Amino acid sequence: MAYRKTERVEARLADNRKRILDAARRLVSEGGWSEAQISHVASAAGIATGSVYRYFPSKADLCVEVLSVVSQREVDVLEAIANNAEAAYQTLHVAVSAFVERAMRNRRLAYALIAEPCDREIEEARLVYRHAISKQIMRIVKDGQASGDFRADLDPSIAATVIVGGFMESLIGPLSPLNTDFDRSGSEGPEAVHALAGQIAEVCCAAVAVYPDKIASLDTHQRRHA
Amino acid sequence: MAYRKTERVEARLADNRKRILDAARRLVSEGGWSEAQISHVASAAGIATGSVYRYFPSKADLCVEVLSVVSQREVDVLEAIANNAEAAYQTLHVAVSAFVERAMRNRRLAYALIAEPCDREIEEARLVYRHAISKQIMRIVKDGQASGDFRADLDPSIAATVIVGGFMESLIGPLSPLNTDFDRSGSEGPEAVHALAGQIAEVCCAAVAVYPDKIASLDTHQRRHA
DNA sequence: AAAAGAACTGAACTATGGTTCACTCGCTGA
DNA sequence: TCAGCGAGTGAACCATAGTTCAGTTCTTTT
Repeated sequence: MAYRKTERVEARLADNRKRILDAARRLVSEGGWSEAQISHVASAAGIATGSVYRYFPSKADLCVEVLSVVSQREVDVLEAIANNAEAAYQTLHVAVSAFVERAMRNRRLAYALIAEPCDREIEEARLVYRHAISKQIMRIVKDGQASGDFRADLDPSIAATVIVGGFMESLIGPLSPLNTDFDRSGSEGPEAVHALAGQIAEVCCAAVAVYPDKIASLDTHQRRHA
Repeated sequence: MAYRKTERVEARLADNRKRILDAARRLVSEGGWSEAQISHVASAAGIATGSVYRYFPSKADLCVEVLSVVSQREVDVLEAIANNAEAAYQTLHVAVSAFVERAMRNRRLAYALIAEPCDREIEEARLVYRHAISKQIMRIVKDGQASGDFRADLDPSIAATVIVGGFMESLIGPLSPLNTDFDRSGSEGPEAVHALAGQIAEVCCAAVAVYPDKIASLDTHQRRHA
């Protein structure tokens, strides 16, 4: 008598939800938030506009979930790096350069998640993940302070915030669709990206390192050639 | 025969324009960009909605001008600090802490200009001024590198970007109307703001300084008490 | 004072895009 | 097979806010 969802239907519903999320993410990573209109997302997912609302209560919820999924992966990556704590300097260097290189691999998406104008609810979610990222960086900073690799006199929370802001800002230029400087310079290759990431990481590390000389112990490949 | 604007009228028109700009700035500094609706601005300026379009071709132009006026003043302040170059470390410290303290004096406005969601045209203007700020910081960094106060092996452009991003990010938390952490902590007084500015500046300086010890030469008041 | 030109007015227009809902379709269970 | 229920549909609805413009008021000039 009672209608009971069969496994098959359950699977189809789950698949629909996933298709909506994937479509939204794809659209955002192609053209930013403005492409993530419900009607676009729906047709990209192969369903009708109204059906989206069977899976997500509002556009904001959908967008926030897109952001969350992608951002959480980055937080996880940083957490893994922070856990695998060897020398703090190297750990911080790897964390920053990994983040930069990963962002550069999907620039449009990274730009949307990091810097693109968006509405309040997305902005709030963005802040949450920025904070989570900052927390991982702070862990590395604290470890380094404990081991004596990093200056103990700096407030680790502020240091972490400055570092996060620093590499985020450094990304905005290269990521921004508005900015043509980076594209013009032809520094598109993975080689150039790697070099850029290394330089950014170096400055970030310097902000907390006890002695700049520490740098000498880094793989030369990761360093800016003088 | 031909109609000729008398001085009196000319003055009134100029005054109207100024009143519109002032009203817009006041509204933005009270409630952010969303308050800067043409109808609001018009009534705040004591004129009709349509009249605004006698002075500004579009809302975007008006908003960009509001942003420009305020941002340019900050750039000018930084330029003056950068010009008055004594020891690079102190110069950079003063530049960063001055920026932070000035922003904290009008938080809502600073938040709108620095971080609040806004439309493309405002965002573009924002990038222009961020770049101008970065340029001034870069001058200080280069001077410091030349004098040997700052590490010569860092790319000054990247270092400046990281520094600017660093203190901007550090501001977002305290400035954000979304964030209640800062308000809760009761750290509202000028004393607390000064301390915060000093800490942020210290981390930024550390990013480029040759030796952290340099800090010892700073006025103790500007430093975080251990 | 009166014609002419400019400024002012604000209600109406418009564009955008999220959200709804009356309806149809397709599963489920008997 | 068929009654009943949830899923799917997409055109219509609505809310917001920027922009326009025909009519009105104020200034200038003769």
